[in-house]
Amino acid sequence: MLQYQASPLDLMFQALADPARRAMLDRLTRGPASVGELAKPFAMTLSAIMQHLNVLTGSGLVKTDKVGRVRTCQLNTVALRSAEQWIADRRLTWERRLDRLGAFLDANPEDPDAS
Amino acid sequence: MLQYQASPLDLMFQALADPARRAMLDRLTRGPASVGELAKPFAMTLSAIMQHLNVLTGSGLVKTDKVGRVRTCQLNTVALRSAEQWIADRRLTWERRLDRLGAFLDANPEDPDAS
DNA sequence: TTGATACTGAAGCATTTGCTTAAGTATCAA
DNA sequence: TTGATACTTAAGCAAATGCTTCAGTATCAA
Repeated sequence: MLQYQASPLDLMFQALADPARRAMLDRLTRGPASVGELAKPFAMTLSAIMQHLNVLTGSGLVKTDKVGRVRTCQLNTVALRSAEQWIADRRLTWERRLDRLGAFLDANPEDPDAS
Repeated sequence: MLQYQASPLDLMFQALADPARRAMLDRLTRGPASVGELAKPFAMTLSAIMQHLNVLTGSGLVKTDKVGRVRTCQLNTVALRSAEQWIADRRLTWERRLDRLGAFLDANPEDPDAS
């Protein structure tokens, strides 16, 4: 992906590719959290968590809102759904193809190959 | 993700994070393809395609089978489904939480905050 | 106003990633 | 057996990634 303007889908899947970031998302399914709370389970500096958080917000998977000195983070279902949808679309297209192929083979048992 | 044995989910989302690899998956939803066929739409060397393909097979998203000198590639729905499921689980947990919160706020209109 | 809290930003650095080129190796067809 | 085809591998390199440390900047509480 050399010197290329990353698409929303790139950013989302890239965000999902890291176990620490997935763990952060996991935590956020149980409700909103501050940056500090989000950082607590990790053996990483707050700075590192901040960078992960920036990847998550940059991808749209997480929305944050700062009031006073604490920034509260929340999951964004809209973005989550679009990543999910991309996979589902491909999987379904392929599964339907396999179904059609199966049906065809059932109907034409003599045929060696149908593709 | 410094020096850490990548989990299947890491490998899958990492595989999905690259636009070239997603395009290859896209192609494969329309049916199996050889390495050469898979490479054709890209302005990349076959070598580069090979490396992308290795990421895809390494993640389980694609299965290949070589007969003679041509390797045929196919989508693997099982792996695709598990990536999809991870996202869906998180999204649903969070959406259900929001629903419960909404219901609670509807039932207790005076309460300033329920978390 | 002083100190603690909660985050933020910039450098720096090792590792990983996404390519390339330049070699192969194995079929297959004539 | 000879050449073309279809992939495969290794080495190298620039850019991106995932951290760290260190030095901030805002609140907030007393």
